[in-house]
Amino acid sequence: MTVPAARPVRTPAPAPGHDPHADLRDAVGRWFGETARDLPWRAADRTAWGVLVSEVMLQQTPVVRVEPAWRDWMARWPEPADLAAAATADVLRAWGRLGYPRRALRLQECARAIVERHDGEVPLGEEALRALPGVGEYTAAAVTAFAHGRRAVVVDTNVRRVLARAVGGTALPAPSYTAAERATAAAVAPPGDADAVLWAAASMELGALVCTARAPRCGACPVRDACAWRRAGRPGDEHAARRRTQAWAGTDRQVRGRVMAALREAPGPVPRGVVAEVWHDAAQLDRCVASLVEDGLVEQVDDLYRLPA
DNA sequence: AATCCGGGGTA
DNA sequence: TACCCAGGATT
Repeated sequence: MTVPAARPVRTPAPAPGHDPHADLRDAVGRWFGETARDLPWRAADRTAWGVLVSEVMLQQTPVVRVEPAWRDWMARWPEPADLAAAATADVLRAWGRLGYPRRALRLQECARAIVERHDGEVPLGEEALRALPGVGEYTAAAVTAFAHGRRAVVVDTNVRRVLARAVGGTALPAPSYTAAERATAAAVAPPGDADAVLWAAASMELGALVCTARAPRCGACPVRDACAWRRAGRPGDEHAARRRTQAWAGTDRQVRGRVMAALREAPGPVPRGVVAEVWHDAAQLDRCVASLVEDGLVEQVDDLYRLPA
């Protein structure tokens, strides 16, 4: 574990005009130093590529499901050039059931872009990172902080929730990421590289382990006495009426998932008749297979379907 | 800003 | 059942 150690407690009294978020950061940083999970992409021997792979896998997939897949993946393709040279079918099978398999496709495209544009090394700087396939605002900031050790404002769903509660006093952040949230996050992030990296990791960890969405463990929170939401009596979610959970049963996403599962598990090309067995609605199935072909996740050769070579 | 895109664990 | 998860791309 080589996450930066917590800063020493601030001994001098805060001067007038001091950073109003310093106490929050210090408390969360100390807590992180004591309770951080020992995740492999945080290990001393981690690589920038390993960090990038972990961040892509963690896009909408929980840590407990990513960890074993990440270990297998990194053992098989330890460097970008290795993944760039792999067969896409093998990449999609290794991705397994992590979900959103387009991420696996983009991760391989990302590896190829790193080889072609950056000599096989994960580039420095959020602008260069964001130009890579599958890398957005969050992932570029996370790689900058956790792989390169440079200051970045890292805001994921955990950090949004921590800031909404501790600073904003609301139960949950707004459904979509707002400019006001981005400004708050930038103001809370400390100026120095090491401090910013620690705050990024610690605030994410607090949201994942204590300041959780469903049943926050306020009794175990290092900032419970300063939390604006708790001080306000933990009011309910003001955006509850606008939140809608995505349907699953019967959606194209479910059908696509079934088709991909069938192709992953098959050793070779699958006849149309076998694909037809995964879903009862032929029209919907055809539409979904066509969209998978369009996405580059499936290839069709005559009456056979297979994962891309 | 709204939608689409997987899958599984949990209350 | 509903909700949630280290989001990104497209419209």
